[in-house]
Amino acid sequence: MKEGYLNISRDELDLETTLEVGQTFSWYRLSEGTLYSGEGDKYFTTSKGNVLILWQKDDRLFYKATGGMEKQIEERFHLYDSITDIKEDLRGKDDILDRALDKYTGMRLIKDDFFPCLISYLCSPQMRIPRIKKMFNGIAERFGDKIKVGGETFLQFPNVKQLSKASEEDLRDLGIGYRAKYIVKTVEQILKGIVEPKNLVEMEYREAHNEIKKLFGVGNKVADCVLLFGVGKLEAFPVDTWIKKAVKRYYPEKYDKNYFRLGDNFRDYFGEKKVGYAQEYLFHFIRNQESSS
DNA sequence: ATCCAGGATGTAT
DNA sequence: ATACATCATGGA
Repeated sequence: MKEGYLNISRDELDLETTLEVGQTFSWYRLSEGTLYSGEGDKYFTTSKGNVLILWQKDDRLFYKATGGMEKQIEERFHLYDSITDIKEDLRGKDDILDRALDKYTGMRLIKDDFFPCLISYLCSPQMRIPRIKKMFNGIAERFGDKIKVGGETFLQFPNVKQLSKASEEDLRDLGIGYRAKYIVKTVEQILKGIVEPKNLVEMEYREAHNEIKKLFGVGNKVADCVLLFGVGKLEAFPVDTWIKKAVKRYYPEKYDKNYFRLGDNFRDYFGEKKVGYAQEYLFHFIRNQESSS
């Protein structure tokens, strides 16, 4: 495994917050007391059979990687944008977002591999985040590969072809419930080339949104989550139950029953390239506030 | 026991 | 375009 580090301050990246807000299901915390204990929390993800391990110490982001995955660090955390600059632009618009921005530092948008991101959010309707993780991990264990590096074993989420071997019943046995049909049909559609994930990157946000919704089980909210966290469309503004609650309470004048009118209100308000970041800070803020009050 | 969860689909208006 | 019931599963 190749080892090294990047110079980056905590204000620019806080791994723990970024990876544990609930935006990604593709990153795992390495269990303490194993091979890597004693140097703070480490996280890993896998992609195409390769492993990327990250941890922070002072103003350094350390990595261990196979297959050149260290080259993906910038893209996977949008490091070519300054989060402190983005937050500075967002500051001063209203009290609620200011409080959210102040409360969490270094929280960034994640950019995961498209396919695992898509499947994780196909599991998400009417589910709580811990259960989405269980479902996602169940699929990875049952249909994915195990990567062995240095005596440690890492889970690789299955690719499209591997997951196409999963029947609806297989998935229901993993506790996926009625969402099993979403996964089976969506995997079929991708296998047939009905939606080309690669093409989404080049499309404008709204076009990509309509395109990805061709997939069975992908509605407005899931579309926005996958576009934001798995494609990198910063214009996406996923409206879930938490955001809806926050909007009704703190931004009643911006509320709209129509999904896109509501989203457009916030794209206009926060800015097209910053609305995704604002969503993530608001989401974390309202969810944390609700559970601790 | 009853309710509800990072919603989407199918159907009717 | 909008309103409604229905959809599995498990934790509170």
